[in-house]
Amino acid sequence: MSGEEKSAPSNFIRQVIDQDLASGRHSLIHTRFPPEPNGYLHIGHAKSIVLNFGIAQDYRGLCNLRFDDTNPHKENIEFVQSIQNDVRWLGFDWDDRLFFASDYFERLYQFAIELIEKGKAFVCELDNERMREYRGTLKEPGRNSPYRDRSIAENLDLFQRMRAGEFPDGARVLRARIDMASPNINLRDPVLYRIRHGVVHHQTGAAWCLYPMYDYTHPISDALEGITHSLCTLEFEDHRPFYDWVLDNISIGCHPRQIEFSRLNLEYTVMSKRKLTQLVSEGYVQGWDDPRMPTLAGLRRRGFTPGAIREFCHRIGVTKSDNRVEMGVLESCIREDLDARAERRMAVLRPLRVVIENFPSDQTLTLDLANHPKDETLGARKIAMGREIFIDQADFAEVAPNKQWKRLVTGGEVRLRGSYVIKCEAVIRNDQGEIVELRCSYDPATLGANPEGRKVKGVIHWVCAATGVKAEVRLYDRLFTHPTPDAVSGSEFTDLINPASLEILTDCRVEAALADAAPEVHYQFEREGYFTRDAKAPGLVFNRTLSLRDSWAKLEQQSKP
RNA sequence: UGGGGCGUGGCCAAGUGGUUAAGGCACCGGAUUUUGAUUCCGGCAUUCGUAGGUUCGACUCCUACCGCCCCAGCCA
Repeated sequence: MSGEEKSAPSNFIRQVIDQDLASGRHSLIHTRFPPEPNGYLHIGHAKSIVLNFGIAQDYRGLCNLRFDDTNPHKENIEFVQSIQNDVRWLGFDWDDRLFFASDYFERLYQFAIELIEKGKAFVCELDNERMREYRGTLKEPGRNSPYRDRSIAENLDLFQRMRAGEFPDGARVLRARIDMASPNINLRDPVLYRIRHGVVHHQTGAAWCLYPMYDYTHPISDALEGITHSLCTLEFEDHRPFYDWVLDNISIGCHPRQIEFSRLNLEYTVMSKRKLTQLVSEGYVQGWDDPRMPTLAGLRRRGFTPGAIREFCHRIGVTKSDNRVEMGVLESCIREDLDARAERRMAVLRPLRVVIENFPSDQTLTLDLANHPKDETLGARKIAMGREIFIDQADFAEVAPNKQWKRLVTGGEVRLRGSYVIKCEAVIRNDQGEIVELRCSYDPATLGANPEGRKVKGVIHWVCAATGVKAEVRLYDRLFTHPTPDAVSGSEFTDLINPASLEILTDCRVEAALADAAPEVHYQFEREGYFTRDAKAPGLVFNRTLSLRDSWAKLEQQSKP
């Protein structure tokens, strides 16, 4: 990680930690990032990763990576691997502290026995539907299960037999014995264990047919690892009394403090794992690492950098208020990072052939172009120029559409970036009347010098026709057409997918230096945006990370209606 | 009158009884520019959900009201 990176700003959680340090309650801060391996990590997880690992870094403490793998039904090994990749890519390291909640299954079981022995847990035979009835509603208290007052001996026996596999799925659960009249539904004798036969757990195989619930597993896992501050999202706030209840009722010498913060919501995308899974499984995108996805794998393939994502997490802050962050914040982070680091190249996305008539047909010129306008340490490269070149169709108009236009027009002049000033002498059309070629002349006195007696304001990019290379370019736009696709009444979020979220350009020309570009190397294609070579596609394919800021497009947009 | 949270500019977000109410993004000018990029300079909340109250003094304390979010999985 770069040493000059701005440090994370403070927030209310860091203030709590400061107090706990000042009061002597703790001397070493220990956090954890506890994903469930049931999907790929997304940018909302990045907020939590940066928070947890960032705190450990800044306070010289520790942060564990722990998989919350208590529901083998939804989890798999592909996800445990992708999660580790993504956390590392983001720039964090857990040393030897990789844990699984399933590491603790035996101890969890023993703690459950302790609860039973203390009369704090019981085996319940109510089926799903019955249990819901007995739970009551938000406004009405629940009723005690008829199995609630079984003897300790009977509970012990039954629980042991549950583990031994004597009962089918759903026939028995172990429940905490707290208070069916609690106004907090999470305290109405919550389920601790359920029976799941026939699933192979990615870590424990077929060793168990009994699986603990998250609410029971999490506080114990935290305590076993000596976590001091257990940071989670707001929806677990109601669960905190149970988190504390568990640790107060078993023999464990550690009681981490749970602190809740609000999840990240980003405009024009969705963040729920259920919805992301649906986008993948129903083929709306091409996989978890589709460059349009808000997953870390997708952002990576799109060309986002770990540093930009970390910076984004710093900028959005950590609070308890509901939020929906504008895409502009993320875009600003990546532009700032890439502007400083990306080498410049030229690429013509929609080519228009230009023949420079007074340029000798047998001659090729070699030009030197700086790789970066401000950072000379990035060096320079050679570019060939011949009699025929390509420019972008958008850089030519027969007549200027308005007085601000500074690109090429018939009879007008522009500067070719790093090269000469050319003048458009004639337009060649095909049978359909479409412009297919421009005939131009160049002014030999304008290489590295301004022309005599006139001003040429426009500068356009170009690629040499003889030496340029053909490439495919994929332009990405927001995945949804609505800023809150998951909150539009009357619409399913999949109805709001942007049909133009991917545009594939197959006839682009890029300068020769780009022919062997490596994936994950970031380039700025001058006047277009930031691009990186796709890591998966065969052939020369570039993904547009994002465009440059475009005040011209804004101006055009404004002058339209 | 079920419980738990949250309300500071378009979007995030500092602020913890005495500050001209930080900062970032966005936006609007203007300068520089062989990228309509970058950079630079300037502008952008007489007011903190609303209404009362306490106080010499309130975004910060109290009361009431309004709005929004979460909870009734053998999911996490």
